[in-house]
Amino acid sequence: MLTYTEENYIKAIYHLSVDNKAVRTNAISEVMQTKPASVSDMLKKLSEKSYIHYEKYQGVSLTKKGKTEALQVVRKHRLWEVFLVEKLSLNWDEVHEIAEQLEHIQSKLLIERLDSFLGFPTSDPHGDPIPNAKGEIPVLKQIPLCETEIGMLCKVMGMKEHSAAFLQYLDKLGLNIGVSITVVDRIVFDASMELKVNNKKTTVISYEVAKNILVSPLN
Amino acid sequence: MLTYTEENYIKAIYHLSVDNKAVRTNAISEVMQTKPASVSDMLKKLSEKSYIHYEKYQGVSLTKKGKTEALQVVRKHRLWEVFLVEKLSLNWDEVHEIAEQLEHIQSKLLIERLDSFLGFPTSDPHGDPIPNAKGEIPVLKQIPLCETEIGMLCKVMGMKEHSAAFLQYLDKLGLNIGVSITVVDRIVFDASMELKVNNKKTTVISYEVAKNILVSPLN
DNA sequence: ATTATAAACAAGATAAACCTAAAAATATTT
DNA sequence: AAATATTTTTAGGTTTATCTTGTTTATAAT
Repeated sequence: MLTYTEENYIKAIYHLSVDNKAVRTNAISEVMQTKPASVSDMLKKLSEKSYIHYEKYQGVSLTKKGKTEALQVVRKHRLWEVFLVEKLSLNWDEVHEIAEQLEHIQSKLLIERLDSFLGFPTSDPHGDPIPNAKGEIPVLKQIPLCETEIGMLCKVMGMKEHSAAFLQYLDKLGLNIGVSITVVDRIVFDASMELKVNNKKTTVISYEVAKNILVSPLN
Repeated sequence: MLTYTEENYIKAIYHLSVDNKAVRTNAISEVMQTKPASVSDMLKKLSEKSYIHYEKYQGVSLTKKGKTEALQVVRKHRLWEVFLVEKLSLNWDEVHEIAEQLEHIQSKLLIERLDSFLGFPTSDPHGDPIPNAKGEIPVLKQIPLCETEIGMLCKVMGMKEHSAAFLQYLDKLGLNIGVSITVVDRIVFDASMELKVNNKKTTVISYEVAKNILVSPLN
């Protein structure tokens, strides 16, 4: 069984493994806010427990076992974020820290039930995909709102920008996650967009804003 | 700030402080599954941080500060238990271990919102009172079902007995927490009781069973 | 007063996660 | 290719938290 910190290392390695390239020690040390020497220590430990492939000086990658672990932590993190935002009405910028703690709670049953309680969500409040119980990552057909066509009906899945100012602005417009949007018009002059939110309120947003809203086309 | 283990010690001391009597080192060591010498160590530490009153060889009691901490942990534990049972449909015998982990999550905001999400419950699935945010313990007017009068309307608050067999039996009868009960009749012969559950199904239960169901009279 | 029990102390073990400083391997520049 | 720079590892600690055994001291019971 992994310790709290080991889980965080594995998670960090997972997030740093973008394009199959081995993850460097320094990169990990930066994310984990420790010295590279400490990372080396931990890598040796994780390698002995066979969570990672480790060749000295060559960086590391997750083993199958390690990836499974990482995906479970990510899954838990994102499910809890959904819970915090959708059920407890916390703001997106408040949930990360709490989810960092909750992701380490050990109970398979708990997570199964939480998943079901939340309606088996496929993405978290930031628009990131939630791995399923088997560790499979759903392919989300999300696009930035600015890339939609006129007349399109879609659902808000998440945001690219997470600053408080941006989120508060969206809140004022009623552009929250799960809300449905119809693209009414596009103003050619400045590429701003006219939207119908939840089939009711009509709003205009700038191209810059539309670029940062992730939507999923409905049918 | 308290560590995970310190919180557990404080909680243990709280639970052992039944009648204002000082809690003895050996009692704590038994609950915490450690040697008395380890307890002495911890007591010294907790005393220095002024969470407990500690006179050598005289046992300990919580200071105001310590009691506040303990009550917060208890509050969190019980709120999470309500969540697990009522929202995630876990069984009572499955929730304790999970709540033992969840009670250590640090976030005031989270607990406030959880409390509100659950409708500010005053007791947990076992019938134990939930301290409020200020650490005040609500006085529950709970009585065993066997002490009710004919015609009384009441609500199931918790159980005294927590064995799987008992809980499964109650489940079959629909006698779950939150359910309303009308006392239809009492059979004098064996003191068994006839009940109407949720104003629908009528059931008969033995005196022994009624003794282990805690109810709160409605008006 | 003697004995038994309980608790405390002393000294140290263990484990997890760090650190600094120096050495070694790899990468980059000339 | 050699020299230099960068990255990573190793070696040898430190810190913190918690627990242990063995011994001594205090309190309680006979």
